[in-house]
Amino acid sequence: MLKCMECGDESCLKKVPLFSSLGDDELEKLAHRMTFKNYDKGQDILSQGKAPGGITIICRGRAKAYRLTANGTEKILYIFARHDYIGEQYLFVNKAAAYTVTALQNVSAAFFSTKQFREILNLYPAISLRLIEELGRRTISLENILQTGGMRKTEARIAAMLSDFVRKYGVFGKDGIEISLPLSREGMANYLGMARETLSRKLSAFEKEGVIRSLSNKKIVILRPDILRKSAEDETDAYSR
Amino acid sequence: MLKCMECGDESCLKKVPLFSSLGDDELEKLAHRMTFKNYDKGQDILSQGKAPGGITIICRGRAKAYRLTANGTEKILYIFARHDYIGEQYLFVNKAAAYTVTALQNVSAAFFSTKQFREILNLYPAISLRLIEELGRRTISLENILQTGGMRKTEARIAAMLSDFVRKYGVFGKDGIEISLPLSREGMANYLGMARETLSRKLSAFEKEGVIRSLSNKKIVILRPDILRKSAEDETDAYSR
DNA sequence: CGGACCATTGATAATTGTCAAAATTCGTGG
DNA sequence: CCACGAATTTTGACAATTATCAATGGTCCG
Repeated sequence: MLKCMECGDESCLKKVPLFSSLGDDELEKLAHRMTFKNYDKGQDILSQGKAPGGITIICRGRAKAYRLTANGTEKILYIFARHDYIGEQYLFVNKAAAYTVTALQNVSAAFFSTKQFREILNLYPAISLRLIEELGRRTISLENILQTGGMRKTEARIAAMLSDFVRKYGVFGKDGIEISLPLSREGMANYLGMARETLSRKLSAFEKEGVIRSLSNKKIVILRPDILRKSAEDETDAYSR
Repeated sequence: MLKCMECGDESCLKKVPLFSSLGDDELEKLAHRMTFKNYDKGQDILSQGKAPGGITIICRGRAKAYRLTANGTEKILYIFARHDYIGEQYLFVNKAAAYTVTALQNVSAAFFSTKQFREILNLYPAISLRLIEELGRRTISLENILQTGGMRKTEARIAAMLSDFVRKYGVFGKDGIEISLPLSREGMANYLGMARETLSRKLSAFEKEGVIRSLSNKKIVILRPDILRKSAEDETDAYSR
C-alpha cells in the first residue's frame, strides 16, 4: 500500500492534481523516483539566484515566496500550502529562481530532480498534458492576482486577499469562517504592497463595520464573506466612506 | 517552400519558439492544421467570458488584453506582439477567457483550434515539452510583472514599463532608442494602474531630467536607458526628488 | 483649416506613507 | 497559571504622494 511516511497521509501524492490520473501501481513507481525532504520553520526551500534543480511538492506546512527589493524589504509573491508545486516553471527553463521560498512552519515535501521528473514525463506522457494543464491554471491564477494587485483601492485588494484566504484556509466556526493567517500583518502588507499601518487601519475599519473580527494576531473570523467578496469585485468600493 | 501568404514572411511559423525545433517538412504538415485569420484595428481576437477555443499566434500587428472593471474602466494586462501566443493557457483548461484581446493595429494571426492543436501534440510529442517550457517562461514573466506592479513608487513602475518597451519595440535612432508606443497615455496609465494625469506628470519629469524625449503622442526616444533601468530596479528611486 | 480627440498643467481633495508613542499579543520561564 | 520582557500591532499626527476636476494646449486626420 502506498503510504507517505513523512506526512502520515495515505496516498498523499494521489491528491496532487498532477498525479490524480495515475493508478496506485503507477504512483508506486513514482515514489521510487523522488525524495522526501523536511524543512524546519524558517529554512529555505528555494533560494533567489540559485537554480531550483527540480520540482518540490508540499505535503505538509506552508511557505512564503518572496523577493528582496533594493531597499531591503521583501515583496511576497505567493503563499504555498499543501499540494502546491514549487519550481515547476523552471523544469525546462534553465534559469536561476527569481525568488526565495522559506518555510513558515515545519514543512514536509516530495522532491523530484529535473532529471527524475523528465524520466517520469517520458514514462507517462499523460503527465505532460497534465502539467500543461496545471501550468495553464497557474498562468490564469497569476493573471487574476495581477488584476487584483492592480486595483487602486486598498480596501479592494485587502478584501481580495481575505477572500482568497477564505477559500484556501477557511474553516467554519460558530460565528463565521475562521482563518488561521499564514502571515503576520507585516507579511500581509508586503504581499499587498502597502504599509503595515495602512493594512492595520483598514482591518480595524472592517472590524468596526462588522465584516471581520480579529481573535489574535494569527487568527481572524470572517463574519460577512459576502460583503468582502463584493468589495473585492468592485473597484468602486461600496462599503467605505 | 513554406511561405506565409498572410504576413508575407518566409517561414514565419519557424520563428515561433514553440515550433523552432521542427524541420521544414514538419512545418508544412503544421500548416495544414491551422487557419489564417485577419483582424482589423479595433476588432476583438478574444472575448472576455467566451472560451478561446484554440491558440492564436500573432504574425503581424499588436493587440491589447484587458478586463473591464466594475466602474467601466479597462485594466490592461498584456500587450501582444509578433510571435506571441494568445489563449495557450486554456488549451487543457476549459474555462471562459478572463479578458478581451483587441487588435491595436491590423493583425494577421495563425489559429489552431484546441482539437487541431491536440492532434499536433500527439503527432509531435516534442512540442509538448516545448509548450511546457513556454508556459514556464510565461509564468516567470508574469511573476516579474507581478513584482514590478507591486512596486510602490510610480516612477519605478513607469521606468519598468519603458524598459520593457525598449526590449520589445526599441529601435536605435540617432539620439537614442526610439519606441513606437503601443498604447496611448490613457492606455499606459491603465496598464500601470494609475491616473492618466499622474503618468503625464512623471513623463514630463523624466523629460526635464533628460531621460526621455517625447516626439509625438505615439513615439518617444529613450535618451538614457541606463537611468531608466536603474530607477526600475530600485524601490528607493534615486532619480526623483 | 477645423474639429475631435488626446495630452498637459494647475489647484485642490483624498489617500497613503512615515515617524513616534501607546497598547496588545506572544513566548518563556518561574 | 501567571508574570514579564520582547516583539508585534495599533493608533495618532503629520508629510508626501496621488487622484480628481477643470481649463488649456497639442496632435491627428479628414
